[in-house]
Amino acid sequence: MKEYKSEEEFLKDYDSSMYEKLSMTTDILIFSVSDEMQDNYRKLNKKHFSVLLVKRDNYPFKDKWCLPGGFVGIDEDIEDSAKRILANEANLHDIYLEQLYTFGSPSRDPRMRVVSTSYMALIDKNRLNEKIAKNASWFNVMILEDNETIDVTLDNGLEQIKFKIGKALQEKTTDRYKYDILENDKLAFDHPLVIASGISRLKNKLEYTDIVFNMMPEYFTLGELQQVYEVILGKKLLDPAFRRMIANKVEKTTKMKTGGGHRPSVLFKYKNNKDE
Amino acid sequence: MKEYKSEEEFLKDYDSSMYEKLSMTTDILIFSVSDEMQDNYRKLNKKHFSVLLVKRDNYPFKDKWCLPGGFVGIDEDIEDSAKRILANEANLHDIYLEQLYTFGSPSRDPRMRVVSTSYMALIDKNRLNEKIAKNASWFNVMILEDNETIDVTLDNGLEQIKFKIGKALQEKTTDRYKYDILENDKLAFDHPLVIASGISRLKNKLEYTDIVFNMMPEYFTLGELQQVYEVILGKKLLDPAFRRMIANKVEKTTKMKTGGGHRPSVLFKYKNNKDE
DNA sequence: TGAATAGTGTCTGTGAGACAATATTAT
DNA sequence: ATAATATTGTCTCACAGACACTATTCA
Repeated sequence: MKEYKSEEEFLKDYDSSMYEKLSMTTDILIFSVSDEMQDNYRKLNKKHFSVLLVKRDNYPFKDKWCLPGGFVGIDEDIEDSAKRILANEANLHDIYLEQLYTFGSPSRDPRMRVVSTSYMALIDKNRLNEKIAKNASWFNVMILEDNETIDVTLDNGLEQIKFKIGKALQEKTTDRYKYDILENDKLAFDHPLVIASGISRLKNKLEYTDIVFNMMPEYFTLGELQQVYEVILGKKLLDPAFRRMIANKVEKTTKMKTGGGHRPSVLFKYKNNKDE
Repeated sequence: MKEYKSEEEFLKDYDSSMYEKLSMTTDILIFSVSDEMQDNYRKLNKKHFSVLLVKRDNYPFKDKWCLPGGFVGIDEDIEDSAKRILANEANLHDIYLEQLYTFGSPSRDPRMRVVSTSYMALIDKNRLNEKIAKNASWFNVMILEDNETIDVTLDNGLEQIKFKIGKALQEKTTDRYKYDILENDKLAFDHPLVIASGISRLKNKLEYTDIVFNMMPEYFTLGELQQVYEVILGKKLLDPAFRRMIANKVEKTTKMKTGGGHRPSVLFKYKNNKDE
């Protein structure tokens, strides 16, 4: 092996083809909570937890659904690549984006070796109306979870996608699961795993961070905020407890939301306690 | 663009050189808590939070320290690659291993584009004695943290490594930080960031998981367990509160630890509540 | 008027923080 | 005897779960 005297000299000589290289992609879970009008004028809009999927129009996995994603450029930061995809596929800029997990099984793409880093993006319901790629669609997410499996149904009004994930506790710990795809026929790649782990992360983070406000418009009622928690966590919350829990994260405004056939509701906004 | 009739046909024809490929590595934070004998026979061993580093013996970053790591093979799962490195560099098998984060800035390696996925491994103090690679060494970790910066000092008895990380709160959230290397002269690559984010993850997980028992031998006293929490969290805990907190995670054995010039201590073991 | 949501009061039990007290050993 | 750690008791306060109650609107 040749002896180098300096880093510069070494780099000049360096042959980067020494190791076999691989391809890298990013996949993005774009989550939001959508409204559905009710026929009863008194009732609040029903909320759904939603995720954006894209229908693949070529191989591999032609005609299956997958997460928005794409290859990482050779000189592109992986997070920048996620941002580029958000802009291209969903016309979204400057939104909450968080890295989730890197999936690196050698067999996850039938074409060749592809490692994929998944990201989670959150938007508020008003941005559901952004112009998305023509083969993309928002799906409502329904989850049934017990100790061993997670059953997920995705529905965009035209088509239903169901998959089932098995959870196995890992050795030496009571809290880390190893996920396994048990049933899946309409989603490409290992995307059922990506979706399941993203939902799990979001649920957890709801409880100990302010992440939810990335899914809220600037002004919102506490009822709406509570609905968002409920639809993501998949359970009802008690009003007084909920209000106590978020009390120091929001501030009252002078605006009200009226017109609902019931008592009007005060509009709140997010209070960022960064400085305290 | 050619029309394909089936996935098989498409794959047979697929040219994987369409996108420029990159190299991928894994870096592993191996954490443990070590004992240091005290001169006073009555006193408990002092505990240190430790991380394993390797001295680089060639370019780039020759003579700097870095985390154990290496390239991911073209047909190798990334987690398997981490396990291979653990076996080669530290002779460790079957230990706790968790993916942390994927660092993908294009400039993080001066040779070429390298994306690196970091892992965290935990071992108990008895495994500190495993035969490690000859250029590897255990460093005690000391952390000073305030709202804006994290000061870390690593010490292996012969050499001190200091670095400083800046924390900037991200937009739209009160809990996610963007880390920045402010000072660093002895660590290679972006490894100060990897270490800081790993420590942060470990601290958080201590509080809401059973992860700590991966750093404990089979039998331990509650005092020792408390010391491990204290040295990682960097603060003293109150005995009764601590005992209440871990009460249902441990079970008493009939063994005792004696010989300490003070009241003997009951040895406990981890109680895995998986089935409940 | 009544259905529906908004918002508050308050009781109760749990559990963490804090401090004090007791127990047991090797030198 | 004493220094050091081990272990438990208990007081208080904060807070979450639970349920009840009041407030307000519009067809």
